[in-house]
Amino acid sequence: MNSQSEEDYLKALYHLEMDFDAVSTSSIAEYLNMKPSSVTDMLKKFAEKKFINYQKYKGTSLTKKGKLTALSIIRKHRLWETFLVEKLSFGWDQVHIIAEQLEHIKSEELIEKLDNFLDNPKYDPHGDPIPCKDGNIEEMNQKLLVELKTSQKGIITGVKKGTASLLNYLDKEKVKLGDSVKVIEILEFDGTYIVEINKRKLTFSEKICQNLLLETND
Amino acid sequence: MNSQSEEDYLKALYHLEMDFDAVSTSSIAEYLNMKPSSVTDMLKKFAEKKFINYQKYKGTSLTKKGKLTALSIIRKHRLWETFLVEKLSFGWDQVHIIAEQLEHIKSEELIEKLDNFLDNPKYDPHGDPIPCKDGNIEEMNQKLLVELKTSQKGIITGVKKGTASLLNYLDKEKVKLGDSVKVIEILEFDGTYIVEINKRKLTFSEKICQNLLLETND
DNA sequence: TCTAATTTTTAGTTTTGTCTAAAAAAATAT
DNA sequence: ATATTTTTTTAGACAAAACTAAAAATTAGA
Ligand SMILES: [Mn+2]
Ligand SMILES: [Mn+2]
Ligand SMILES: [Mn+2]
Ligand SMILES: [Mn+2]
Repeated sequence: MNSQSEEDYLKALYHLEMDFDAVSTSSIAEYLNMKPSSVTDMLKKFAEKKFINYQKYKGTSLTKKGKLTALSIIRKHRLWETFLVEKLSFGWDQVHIIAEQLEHIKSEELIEKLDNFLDNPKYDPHGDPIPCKDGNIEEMNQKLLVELKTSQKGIITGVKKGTASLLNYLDKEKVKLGDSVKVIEILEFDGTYIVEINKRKLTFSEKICQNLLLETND
Repeated sequence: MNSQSEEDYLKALYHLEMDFDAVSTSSIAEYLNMKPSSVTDMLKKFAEKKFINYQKYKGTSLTKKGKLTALSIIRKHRLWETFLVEKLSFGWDQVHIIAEQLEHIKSEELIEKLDNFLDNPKYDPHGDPIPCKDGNIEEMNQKLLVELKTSQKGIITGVKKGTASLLNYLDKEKVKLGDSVKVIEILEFDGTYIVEINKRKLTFSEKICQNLLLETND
């Protein structure tokens, strides 16, 4: 049985592996707000448990076993987030912290019943795909808003870093997943985007555009 | 913020205080499957935190603060149990172990929303009263089946020790909370009860009768 | 290429929560 | 009333998961 801490490390490894290819000790430490020396200790333990391929001073990568274990925790996290939003009417900006705890509850049956109760959702409240029981996960074909040029269109399908403050801001501006976006203008000076969403013109800073994920038809 | 372990100790103290008046170190140890020396350590910590009145070698009792903290965990436990039975269709014999974990999730808002989602239930699946937010809890007026004499009647409102094997057995015999019971005969030899429930005659061992709680009209 | 800076690992410490074994106190029995 | 048994506490050890400081390896710069 893996500890809470081990499970959080596994998720971190998985997420970091998505973005960068080889995962460094310091990147894990930064992600988890820990010191690199603590990470090294855990990496040794993970090597023992065959969760990672590890050689001193080289980076790490998850083994098949490690990846599957990580995906099962991510599955729980995203199902709980969905429960909190769909059934308990939490805002999408509130659920991550709570799911961070709920994901560690040990019970296969619980998660299968929860999945059922929620009608086997495909995506979590942030647009992220929910892995299925066997570890399969949809690869999404998304672009960042910042990659679009003037007059291009897309549909918002996710947020990259779902920080509460960003989610909150999107709520305030009534922007949600599924909304269509058209780029009206891109300011040369600071990369600000003027976009049209639901027939309203909105202004997004470059930083926001680096965090909005869209599905485009190209 | 109290640890998972501390929370389990507090609940143990609360439950033991219900049955016996002064709680001994060894009874806590037995209840939690720990060694008395470990309990002593925690009692010292609890004295520091003002959760208990503690004097070396004398027993312990919860302070107001300790009791309120215990009740808030019991509230969470019983609400989660209700959720698991009512919404996820778990059996009443399966939910205790899972709620033992869920009760430690930290979020005031979560538990209030859960309470709401469940329509503010008064009792958990085992018939135990759910404390309200402010720590108020209904005192139930119940008798054990073993206290009834021949021809007396009652309604099943709870189980004393809700061991899975007992709950399971009651399921098998189609006995549930709310059922009316009439004592037909008590065998002198071993204290076995012959009772009538839903027009069926059932035979309960003395041990079972020591665990069935009834509401009677006396 | 060789030195300097950065990253990673090692060594040793801390806290929490458990344990065993031994000492001390309290309860029980003769 | 005293001796024996039982309960409780103390003392010391251990594992997990974090830390700091120092050493070692790698990477980058001149
Ligand atoms: Mn977590
Ligand atoms: Mn999410
Ligand atoms: Mn618990
Ligand atoms: Mn219960």
